[in-house]
Amino acid sequence: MIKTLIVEDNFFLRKALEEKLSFFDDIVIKDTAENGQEAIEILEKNHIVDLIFMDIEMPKMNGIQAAEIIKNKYPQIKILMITVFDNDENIFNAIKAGADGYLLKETKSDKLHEAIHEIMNGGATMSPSIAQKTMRLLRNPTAISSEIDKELVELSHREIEVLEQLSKGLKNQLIADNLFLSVSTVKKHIENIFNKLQVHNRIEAIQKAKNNNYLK
Amino acid sequence: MIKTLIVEDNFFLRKALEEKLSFFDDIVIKDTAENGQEAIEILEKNHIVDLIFMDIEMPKMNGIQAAEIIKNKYPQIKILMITVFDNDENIFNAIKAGADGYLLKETKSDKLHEAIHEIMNGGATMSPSIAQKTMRLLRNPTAISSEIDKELVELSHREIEVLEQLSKGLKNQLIADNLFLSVSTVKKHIENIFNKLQVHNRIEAIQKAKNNNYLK
DNA sequence: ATCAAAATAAGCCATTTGGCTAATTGATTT
DNA sequence: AAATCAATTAGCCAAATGGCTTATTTTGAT
Repeated sequence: MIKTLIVEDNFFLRKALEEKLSFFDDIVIKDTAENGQEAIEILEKNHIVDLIFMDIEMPKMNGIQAAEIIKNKYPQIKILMITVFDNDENIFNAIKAGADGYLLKETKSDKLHEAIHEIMNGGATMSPSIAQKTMRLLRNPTAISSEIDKELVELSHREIEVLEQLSKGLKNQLIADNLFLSVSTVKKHIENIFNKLQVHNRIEAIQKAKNNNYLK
Repeated sequence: MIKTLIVEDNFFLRKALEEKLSFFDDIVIKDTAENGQEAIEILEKNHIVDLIFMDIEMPKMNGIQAAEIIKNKYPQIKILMITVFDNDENIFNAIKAGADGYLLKETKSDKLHEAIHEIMNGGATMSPSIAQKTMRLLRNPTAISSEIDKELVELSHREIEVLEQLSKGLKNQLIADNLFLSVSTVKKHIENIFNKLQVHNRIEAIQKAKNNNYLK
């Protein structure tokens, strides 16, 4: 039994999806949300969900932002984007956000069912027009810019040096040795880095640093 | 009536494909070739072909090289890669060469038929496992030609799930919550992952996993 | 039906990390 | 000259991680 969550602001489209799913007795709709914000709130209460049907254009928080947050917090949950928007920007961002599939709203009931099972088995599914665009995106490394967090404070030169070492998986003692510092200093730099990047561990720091071009 | 050409060196696989296609009276096999070179020669004599079924591994000229040449000379001809090889290298190169679809040889007859029509209508088709890899490649374009450590043991499905959570910077307790495991089990999995990847901390594990395509 | 591998879990212990406060020094700016 | 900031170091403490052992249950394959 596959437990699902529908995230769709349009009443009629939501009902249409529910209708499509009603044919299949191996799929149960645990809950529905009208926007990304609401979806996340639902998951915070109870994240026993296998797969989420996610619209893109929604008030408060769109499906791509929501997908990103959900995939970060609950990576085991599969996300299937279901939308009318098939422009490059959305496709690329949805995939980057970690979506496991991307179907157009016009997708027929049986195709949808098939897609769900493919995804639950670790595959991915795309409507043919999406697949075509995805392949084109892969061919042309069109530097579609990733969102940079403008809130972030600048890192000092020393902090970046430490961050670099951090990103290699070195432990504090070795970083200290490499940079001729005491372990205390290294720890202090790392603490400051965490504060500036607003993270709480090394892995998150590395990720955020990469996204904001402090690193690599 | 869709005019097709089969390019496949293995006799039995070629026959199997012909067999699959024989069910459909809107598809006609104009000719068959045993390698890329031969396919090109055939097209030079008569290129009234709509779609080519292209194997990858073949003597003289492989399917990817052939696809590239054919797409340059006859851009209107659709190329559907049909192969057992689903490694990143092949997928990426086939797409770069201009393939319109990428199916595994195990693909069922009706799926194949569907794919052909999608492609003729300007779409693209990929087997779910291919789609999944394509999406991953799009997310992380740098992971294409990295040094793969052939010494490494395979990770189990569960281990990859844990690794995925690890890569998000989640701590053991949260991973346990997400996967409905005890913290002990999560720790055990992580320990096993470390042993298999021959690393000693999370960051090294993530790096090695990415380089070896266990991860995103 | 049996055997092997994978998944699950607990306990132990040393080390490491993350989060604080506090203090000193040198360089730059105002 | 005073203020500011980056860099440096120390100490404290709780939490988390890494490494090992042992044991039971599930599952997959032969």
